Amino acid sequence: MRELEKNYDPQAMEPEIYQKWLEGDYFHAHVDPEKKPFSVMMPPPNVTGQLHMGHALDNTLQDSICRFKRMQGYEVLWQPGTDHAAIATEVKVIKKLKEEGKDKHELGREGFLKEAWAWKEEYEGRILKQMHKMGASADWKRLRFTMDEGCSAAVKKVFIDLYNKGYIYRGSRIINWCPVCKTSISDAEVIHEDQAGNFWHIKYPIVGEEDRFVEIATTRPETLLGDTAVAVNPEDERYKDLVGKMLKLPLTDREIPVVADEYVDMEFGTGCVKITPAHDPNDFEVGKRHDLPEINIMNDDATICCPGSKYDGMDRYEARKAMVEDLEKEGLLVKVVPHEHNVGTHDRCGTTIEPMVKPQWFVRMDKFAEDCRKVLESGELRFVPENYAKTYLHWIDNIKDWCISRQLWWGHRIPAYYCDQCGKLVVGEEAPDVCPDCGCTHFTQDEDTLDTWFSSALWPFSTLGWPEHTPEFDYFYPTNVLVTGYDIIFFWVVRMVFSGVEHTGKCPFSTVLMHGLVRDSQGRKMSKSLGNGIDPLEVIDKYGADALRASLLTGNAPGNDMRFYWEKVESERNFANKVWNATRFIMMNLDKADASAAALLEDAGLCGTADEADRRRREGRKDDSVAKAMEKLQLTIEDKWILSRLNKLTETVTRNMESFELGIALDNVTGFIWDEYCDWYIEMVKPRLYSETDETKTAALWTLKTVLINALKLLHPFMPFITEEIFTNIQDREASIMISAYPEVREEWNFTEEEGRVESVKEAVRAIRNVRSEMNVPPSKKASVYVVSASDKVLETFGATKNVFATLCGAGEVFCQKDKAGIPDNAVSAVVSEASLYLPLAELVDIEKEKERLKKEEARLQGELKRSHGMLSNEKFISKAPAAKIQEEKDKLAKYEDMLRQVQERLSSL
RNA sequence: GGGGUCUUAGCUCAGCUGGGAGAGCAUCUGCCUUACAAGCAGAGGGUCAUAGGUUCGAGCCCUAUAGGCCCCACCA
Repeated sequence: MRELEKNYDPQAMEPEIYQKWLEGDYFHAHVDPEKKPFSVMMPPPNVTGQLHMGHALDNTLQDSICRFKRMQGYEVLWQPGTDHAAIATEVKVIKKLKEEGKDKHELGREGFLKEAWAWKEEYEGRILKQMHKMGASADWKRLRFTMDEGCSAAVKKVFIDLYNKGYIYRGSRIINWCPVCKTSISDAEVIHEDQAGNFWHIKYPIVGEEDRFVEIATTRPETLLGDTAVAVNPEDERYKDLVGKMLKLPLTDREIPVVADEYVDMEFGTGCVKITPAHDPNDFEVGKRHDLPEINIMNDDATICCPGSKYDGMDRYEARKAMVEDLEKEGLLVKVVPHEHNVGTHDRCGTTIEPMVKPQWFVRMDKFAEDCRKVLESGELRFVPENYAKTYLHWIDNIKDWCISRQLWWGHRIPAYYCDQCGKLVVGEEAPDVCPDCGCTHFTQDEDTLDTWFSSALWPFSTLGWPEHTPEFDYFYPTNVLVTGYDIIFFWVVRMVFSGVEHTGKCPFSTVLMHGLVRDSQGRKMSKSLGNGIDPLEVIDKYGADALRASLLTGNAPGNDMRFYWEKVESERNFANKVWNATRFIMMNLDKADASAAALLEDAGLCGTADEADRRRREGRKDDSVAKAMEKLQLTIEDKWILSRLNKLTETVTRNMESFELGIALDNVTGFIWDEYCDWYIEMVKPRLYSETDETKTAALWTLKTVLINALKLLHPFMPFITEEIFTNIQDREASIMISAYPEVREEWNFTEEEGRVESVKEAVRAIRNVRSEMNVPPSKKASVYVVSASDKVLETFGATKNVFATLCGAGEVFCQKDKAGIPDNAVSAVVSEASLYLPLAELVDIEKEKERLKKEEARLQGELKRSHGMLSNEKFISKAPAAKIQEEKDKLAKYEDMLRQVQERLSSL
């Protein structure tokens, strides 16, 4: 046994411990048919940067769950990996190249990809290091990357399958275009935000009718160049005669028709809408209905493309300004009205999206949306907390086809090939040798890559070797829990669900545990622009990974956002120190134990590895080592009390862990260790440990160690480092706490009777402490305490715990008796259930003050009695409330009546 | 416009199927007691947003109102 430093020093211990775990290969999951599998897929972090607090929370939740399950005897796979994050990475690499004076297009596809891979290697390395620092027990030997060989093969197969089944199609449709990233993006990647803008009212002259105009209102005047009609509502009396007539499109020499379409809201604006099919999703639909031409007026960088026009080549906003000026000159601008409207921006770069018509690849979503609904309704999938199921349903109710092609280089290239001669499209593993249509032998692969989420959607099975038939897939799939933030339900969760159902026939996980955002102390989102982000590594450097982890878990319910406070981390560090010092105390005393006790103490608290315990359970063998040890010990009331409390704790914590209430579970453990174990039990046990002759000393040491080790195990999933350090220090029989067996409720530790007795001692201790504090009795003053009770059982309890009681409340001698013999009249008193306590403090007592105190107590008890009487005299309560509830109330009434009698007796005698 | 969610102690938040309001931090008062001052003991502090309703009984269930937050959405 090593002697521990006075203060817990996480910085010194953590890296060493992590290294030990790696060397022990404890994180590696095996296919073991003898054991029950438990699998969790880590949401792969993007290789674009470093981890933030959100990752830290996500990671901690998963790690805690995995460690818990591993200790319960499951074969746990926590599958790690990283995501190529197509757009995000490509943008960053381009930026880096620019800084180095290089250009994406000059490098060419191959050269650029080489740079991107180098970037990936560097950042992936950083991310992994961070996760190691957090204590993540993921199976690093199975580390995957969304663009590695296996995942890429899965992507290719899925694309081809979906194409062959008709779920993937290529089409020219209106899509969201980012002029900065120069790629299409999916609807889910567009953020809608209200922006201040203008409504420009513009007159379109009617052809052939002098001085007659149609007035339209638009928020994007520059799109006028692409107008191919003006629409009015067919019911609109104002414009009925105009339908079918032609208008002269201002600033151009084109003429466009007036069409009638239901889409137009007569109440809004002027009731006339300019239709720009190529640059507005609604107009696109209207255009389809009326067979209008689509005129593309924009280049990929959002400059105007209108050859022959003076606006050609201008930026979209520059053109807007110029055109408004020109319209004004021509007298066609009616007015400009400030108008707040909704603008779509790209979630990655914030650029205003331009809707454009381009040939893209899409996934048909209607059938998959139904699949998503079915697994939820059948119970195959559930959300924790449940209300996120509504968010999920809401999304699938409003689903549209998914645009999956991206005009990027960093990503999975689409396995589609076009014949160089006739343009024939062939989808397949490789380019065909000969064109089936024209016999040409030259094919060119589609330039586009796939949306990053296309590959992440396959993550739960592509990482297990699918489409190959692997033992890992058979054993670990479908997975158990998916832990992720509510912000990516649409992006990721939904897509994994339908991909799993479609390709494997199973929902890829049975439970989705949602967590919220980690915000700053003022409740703001942590962001780079605000500069309010806190680096998890900084926190770890200051307070240790355990403290960070605990601070992220404690007091947080599933699905809720939380705020980050340094104070919270500090108090968790303090807790770690508390555990550390409790251990120090116990180890010091264990060292002093005599040789005869050594063997018993050696085994205290230990019951083998998780695997052994699991095997024992399956074979129906009971672990009787503890019962055998207990036979040799003289356990006292307080020993039995704490063992019984540990049993209750084990039950509660396990239940909370299983329902994913990690915050509550951690609170349970912390409360037990700090309050019940340290502040009560250790203090209770001190007189026995300090005594040379006490024959129950070994029992005390055994209980101290047993309870500590079990509590450490309950704490381990949350605070893995310190628990490991302590566990291996206090005993040298088991290699690591992380593979030890999780505590179980033990029949032989149920001591309900003793629990009750100790609770009454605690009540009395608190009462005495309270009185002493109120009466300003200095701690140095060791007054005697008289315990007066009519109950033999109570007297027996206090008799048996005299030393304990005296130590805890700073008493000199303790007398237990049935009457008030020998108690001075002016003694201070306190009434507890079934007993009165007296402190003779002659010279110190102020009778008036004492009376005042008792009056206060009297009033309190009278209040309780009034409430109790009220309930019990209520006929409806008596007739309708459950019998147990009524009895409970009756017992309380009797107890308070007795206490009130005692207080009043005391008052009258003063 | 649709949907969700929240409002509990000075602050941050727990409170599971309805049965005498909790924790941590902060504050105040004693203690450097031989594991720990990163600690110990004690105390103060809440009409559980408002108004109704259901119930023997509501922080919890229902309805409405006010305020906050979030998500979704094509009113030009």
